[in-house]
Amino acid sequence: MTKAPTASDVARRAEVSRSAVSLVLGGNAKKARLSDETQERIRKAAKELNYRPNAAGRSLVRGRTETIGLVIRDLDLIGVDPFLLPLLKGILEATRDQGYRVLVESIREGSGDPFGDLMDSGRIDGMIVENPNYGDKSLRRLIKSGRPVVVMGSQGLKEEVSVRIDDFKIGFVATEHLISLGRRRIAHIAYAESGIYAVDLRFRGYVEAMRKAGLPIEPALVTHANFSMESGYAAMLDLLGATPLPDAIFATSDAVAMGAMAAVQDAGYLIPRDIAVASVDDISAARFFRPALTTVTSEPYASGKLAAEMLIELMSGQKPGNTSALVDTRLIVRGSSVEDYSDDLLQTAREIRATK
Amino acid sequence: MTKAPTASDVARRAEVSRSAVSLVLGGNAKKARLSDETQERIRKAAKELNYRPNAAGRSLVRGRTETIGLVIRDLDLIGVDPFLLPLLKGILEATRDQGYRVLVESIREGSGDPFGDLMDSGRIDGMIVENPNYGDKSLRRLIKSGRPVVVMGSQGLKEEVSVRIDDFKIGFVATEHLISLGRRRIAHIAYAESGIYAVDLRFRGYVEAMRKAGLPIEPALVTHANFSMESGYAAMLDLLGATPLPDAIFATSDAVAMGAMAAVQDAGYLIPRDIAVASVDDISAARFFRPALTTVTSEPYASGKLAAEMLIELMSGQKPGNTSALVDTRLIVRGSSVEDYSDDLLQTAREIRATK
DNA sequence: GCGGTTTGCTAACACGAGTTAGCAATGGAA
DNA sequence: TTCCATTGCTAACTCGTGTTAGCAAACCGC
Repeated sequence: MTKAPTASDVARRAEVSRSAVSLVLGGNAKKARLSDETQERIRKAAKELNYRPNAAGRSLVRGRTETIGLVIRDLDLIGVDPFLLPLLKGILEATRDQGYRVLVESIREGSGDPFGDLMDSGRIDGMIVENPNYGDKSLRRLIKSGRPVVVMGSQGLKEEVSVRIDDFKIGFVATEHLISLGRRRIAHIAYAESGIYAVDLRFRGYVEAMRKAGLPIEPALVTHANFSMESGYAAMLDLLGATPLPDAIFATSDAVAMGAMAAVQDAGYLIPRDIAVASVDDISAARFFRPALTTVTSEPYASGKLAAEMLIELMSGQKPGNTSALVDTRLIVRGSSVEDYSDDLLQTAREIRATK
Repeated sequence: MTKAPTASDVARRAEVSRSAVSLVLGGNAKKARLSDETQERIRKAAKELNYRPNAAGRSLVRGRTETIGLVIRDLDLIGVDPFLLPLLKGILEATRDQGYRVLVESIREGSGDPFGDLMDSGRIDGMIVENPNYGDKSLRRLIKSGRPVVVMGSQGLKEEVSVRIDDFKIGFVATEHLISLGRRRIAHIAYAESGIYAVDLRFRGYVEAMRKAGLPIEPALVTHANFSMESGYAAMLDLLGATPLPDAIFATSDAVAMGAMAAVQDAGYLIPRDIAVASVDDISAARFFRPALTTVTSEPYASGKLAAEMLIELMSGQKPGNTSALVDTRLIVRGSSVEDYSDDLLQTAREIRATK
């Protein structure tokens, strides 16, 4: 349990001052006119001692921590929604390439000023906030203060820097797809926690598509779930109690849709013949359910990566070119809505095998 | 973009020394005999300025960062295996309760001493390593140095502190279950990256169960995938080329099994009639696949929580009572192996609805 | 040999906090 | 009055780093 060596230890070993060590290892040896021979001696000593500059010391004097925070609304969301995986991967990849670390935080609700606390704790230089509640006081104050924050989703503030997907379009496209298949009684499973911008927009997209097609919004066909598959199953049980039955479901996430599909099948109905299903995210399991899930990608990997890149730009001082990026979305039609779909799965599998 | 206030700012405002501020806010006012009136003044000033102690300054003098590292072998794993979600949740919950933060890192392979670099960077006080490669030089050195490391899995070192599941038993139990159903030609889909302790043990469990039943291990029935569903699909295509066909599959993770099941179904075979499937993890989707997936839980949530608790104990200086915790596992039989299974899903769903 | 430049290095300060030793003032006892 | 104890507070050190001003020696030109 030896303590980590410091720059002083290196200095002692190389028989120079501690300043010299900082200068050489910081790449400013030339400016300070240190002789090649001395530089070599310092580098050698550092390597022998396995010296690694202490982040706290460095962060103190530099005023930067080289770490960003990823704030996730709810710990329960972390536990269950696979949508977070590619998001996290995108963020980790982009930050790692730039030498940043990622601190994952969940916000405890209703406690003072959690966003400010995290931002000014001196642990991070900036943060990415995943789909926060719309109108969160603590977050809004932070954004207005001009600190480096990238919102995934939106708070509707002119000061904010955000990565959004067109959630209205998502709701509209998914619903319109179901309508185009001749479905009339289209149910919607939204999130129980309202107040999340993305979720509300998807609902509005659904409403607009229905209205455009001249279809009524039936309150009995609009229900709620949280982000878990279990809650999707439960919500579907409610919908299966409606008469007449819905002939299609638009669920607000793949996880919820998977729960709902299981409920439909357990009740003895066929997908898509009796009930067609469409949802949002394209998590990896969506292709492997049978029938495979028709879904609108929310491009979590690309979004995460983009958010991290924008944040890094922001932290470097410059306002990014566009303060609001809109990630493209795309409807992926699969067997849960169209009977005779055929996937590119076989092709993908062949490619995988080829690279083995 | 106002700068965060420091203890000096608070001191100035309260018209006291900076020391007094540290003493009061650090809870040592009594020891230093500061008058109640002064204490009040300091607390008021701190609140008015919205003062938050800087983590770097504090960590420097205290020698602790109040942050732990979670090291995940591979970024690609993060992107796709839902098994990580409950694990992450367990770790976040346990650490948050104790005032710790979590830094998520992936290790870049083959680069010097990545574990040592992270540990001695001054960013973290200890780390949890998720299923590292067996025999990793950098990690083993770190463990032997006695620093606070909890391994999920094992490196087989006497110095290590680990949270393990009985992977041999997992492999054995899953395979034995398939055998008990009368299956004889049981295939195994392992991980392509060998060298991971857990993975190798599962394979040995499989071998032992087969041996005990007097069944041969056929090389053509042992194949590999990585952690993705895609690779499970591809691996299954290989197995479907075997003659005669396997009549059961033991896959090393649910994600891989899901890919494999899709391939089986796409080829026109019925699960479990033609081919039974069992795997490991019990990710949330396992219950919602149809047929639902027979699996041995690896209890990722409990494991993560336990690992975090052990690490915190370790960081506080004391050696934990047991340096090697074994998380219990359990076979969950569902429709992918037994035709007429019935789940408690309906009951669960009713409970969810009841709490709404 | 003197003034000026260049070379090679270090002392000293700063960052923001926690902690200890000890100063000054007051109070009480002898 | 003198001595000691207590009260209320702060100066000064520490942690590990980055950076700047500047010291001493060597070198150059005349």
